Amino acid sequence: MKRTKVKELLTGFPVGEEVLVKGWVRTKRSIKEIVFIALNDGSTIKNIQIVAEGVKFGEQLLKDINTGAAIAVKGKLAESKGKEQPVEIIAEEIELYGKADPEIYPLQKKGHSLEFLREIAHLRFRTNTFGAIFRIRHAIAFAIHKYFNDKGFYYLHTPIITGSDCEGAGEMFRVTTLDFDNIPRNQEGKVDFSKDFFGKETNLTVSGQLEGELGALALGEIYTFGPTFRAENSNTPRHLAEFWMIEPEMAFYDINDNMDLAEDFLKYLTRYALENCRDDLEFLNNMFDKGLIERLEFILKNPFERITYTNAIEILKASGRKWEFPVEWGRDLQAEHERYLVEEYFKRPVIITDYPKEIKAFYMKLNDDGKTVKAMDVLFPGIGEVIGGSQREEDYNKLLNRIRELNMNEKDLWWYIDTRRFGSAPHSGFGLGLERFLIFLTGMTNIRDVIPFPRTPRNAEF
RNA sequence: UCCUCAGUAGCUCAGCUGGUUAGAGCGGCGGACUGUUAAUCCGUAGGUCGCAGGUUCGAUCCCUGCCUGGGGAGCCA
Repeated sequence: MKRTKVKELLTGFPVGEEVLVKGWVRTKRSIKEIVFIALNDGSTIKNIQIVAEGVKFGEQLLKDINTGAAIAVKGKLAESKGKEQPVEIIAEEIELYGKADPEIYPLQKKGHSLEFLREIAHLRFRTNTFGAIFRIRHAIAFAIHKYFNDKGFYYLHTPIITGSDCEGAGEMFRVTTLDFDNIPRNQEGKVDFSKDFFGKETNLTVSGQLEGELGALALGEIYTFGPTFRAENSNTPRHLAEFWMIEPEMAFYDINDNMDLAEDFLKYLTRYALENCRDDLEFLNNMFDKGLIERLEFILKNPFERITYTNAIEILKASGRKWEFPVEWGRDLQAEHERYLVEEYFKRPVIITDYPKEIKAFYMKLNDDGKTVKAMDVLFPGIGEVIGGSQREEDYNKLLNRIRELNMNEKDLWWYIDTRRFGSAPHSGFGLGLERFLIFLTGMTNIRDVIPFPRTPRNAEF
């Protein structure tokens, strides 16, 4: 007999039919000779209620069906006599796949702290909260591909192992097969990477952007979507050593086209979640963050505020606030400044553009003023920078000048610079941190709770 | 990496201004209950008070170091 998923049973499945369900027990309650089991199979946050009359089953079997146990139930779908659910299954056969000894199984019927669940990350999938979060994460990953595919963008697989560490996005993780007990050295006594697997120093990527640009300058519009790695010793609720990033790169887009795409993209994903993850969002809204759904809907209805960096500095100076970090043209905006702009002054997402070139990356296009670059940061309430992007410098000489000004190793970047020698064209792109965005979408406050297996300093347990 | 708070039962926490037998709720276990909904009611077991030193007649409590976790900052996405 074919298994039916709980989600299907709860959405208009014909009552009276014989069905087979398989899943994990969430709770069991018994009244004299009747046992009620709430069964979840991951297909939805909702459980199906199993009604088992004691006389039909062995006492030991019913005793072994505890929170966490995996079972299969064959029975008839019936209208429920209880008030909390429309239908239930009157059990005729129950098969126990795997017991979960209640004396030691760590998950209880009652709620647990997110901190505790992080310590048992191998089991937290079985909770309502993490079921909801990872269903939403899946839906968003799918929506990202759908959005770009529908717009004619190509999914470009940029390398995980990279030979350049010039991007400057952060400390990198080294990739090597050298024997640590017998490291080859050259005449100067330095490590001889020519003996390493790739014949040169290699690292895990911090961004697929530079490679993405190569694709965009031929395929037109591409996006990357994959893991990226930062070896920064960042211990905050917003940083991971391994996180997933989406980086679209578009030929013939200027900074305004870039902003339009970023805003449309974020709204599309938000709308997709509201339309496709309603049950899960409502659960998170009720349990963690009563304003969650309202906030998501607010994002959809209102345009993002767009201001220049120079304008932002003026607003911050005029605020009359005392800042821990000084507000001064040329200095980067600090968390307190961004929060003021987003959460107090505009009370909506803000895109800040045209930053001083000194505080932005080498590849950003220089403005005519010679002082600022066509950069854009999208700031969201609660999480700060969710997107960073720019129009790229397509002028060969200007790009080379900037690389030399910054004393970067132009040899390592020869292939990137080369694209500005042949058929260079205006182009733009941005990077979205998936987990940062999921913090916003789910109302979670710690990034470790929106990725199945968080990688942070001194923690790679699961 | 810096600042700050915390670590007591399986979980969430209270308590001890240094003193003999360490508390609650939930969860677990046993029982009651003919439709429960985080069921309810009665009973019951369960603790090297994060780890290592130090001070002291005596430390879970005070001091030092370390570990782990939370929050904030920096770096960033």
